[in-house]
Amino acid sequence: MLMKPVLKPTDAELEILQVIWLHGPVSVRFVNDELNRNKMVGYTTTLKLMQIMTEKGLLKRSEEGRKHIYNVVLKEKETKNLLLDKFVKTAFGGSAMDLVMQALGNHQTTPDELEELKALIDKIEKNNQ
Amino acid sequence: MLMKPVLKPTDAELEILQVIWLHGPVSVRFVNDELNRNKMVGYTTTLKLMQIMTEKGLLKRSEEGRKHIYNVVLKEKETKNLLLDKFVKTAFGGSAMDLVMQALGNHQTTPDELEELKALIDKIEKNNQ
DNA sequence: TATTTGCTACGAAACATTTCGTAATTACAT
DNA sequence: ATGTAATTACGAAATGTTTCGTAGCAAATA
Repeated sequence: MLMKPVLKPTDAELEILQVIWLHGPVSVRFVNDELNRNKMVGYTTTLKLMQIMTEKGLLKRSEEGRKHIYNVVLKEKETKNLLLDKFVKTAFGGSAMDLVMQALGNHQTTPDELEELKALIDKIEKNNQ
Repeated sequence: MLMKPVLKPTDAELEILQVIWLHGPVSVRFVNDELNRNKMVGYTTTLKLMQIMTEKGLLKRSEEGRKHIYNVVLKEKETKNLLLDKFVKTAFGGSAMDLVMQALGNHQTTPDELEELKALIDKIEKNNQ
């Protein structure tokens, strides 16, 4: 049965999504190895999570020989947009600009990044006119 | 026993924090009334949550007559910084700039806001030199 | 004083998330 | 063929979150 993708990956699910966004279609083994760079987590734990994510519609899978190969359903950008919207709502009372200002104020930024940002602002200003 | 404030308010806890940030020291009744503007939630639910938040060190309380009056422990800005850090880490792989760019690209911004933002960028550039 | 009202305390149910053990299956190597 | 290793399926325990019912108490009211 096809399910429509769910809006809210959990934290553990997000870690898995990051790996797949970065490395494309992957096996459970691969994801588990990647996760284990940072923390201990059992193979069957990762497997179970990826099965659940498939049920929820976050992942899709194909069979390649005996193994299952998983990929994401939503593109990285779409998912992050959903997460961002929700975060802006719950933590910043809906004001994206508040979030932007606070994020800029509290993290190191390189000159290159600032240039990129200014370019984006220019573009927005042009579109606004 | 004094506990050190916890890093991760849950969603329900965040809703309560928003109310208290906005309205200062408040009673459970007040918070519950505010929450009920948006959704049904029983009084004892709110009470229990605020008790748990006090145990966790998110809130502190004083007794005023028979009632308890609650206030936040961490200022709004500090808490949002912690949340922001965590969110950048879990959803944007640690890149605050990615988040900023995406937030800007996907939300309406007024000219005033853009001016404010440019001022902040100037300030950062001056400090970087 | 007796009753009602409003509050806190507390336990536990309902639900969601994360973790893992065990079994069954398939491929591979001996 | 037999045994070992790697895989999926599945149930369930462990943990975390949210909800609320009930009890007990104190204040206000009749």
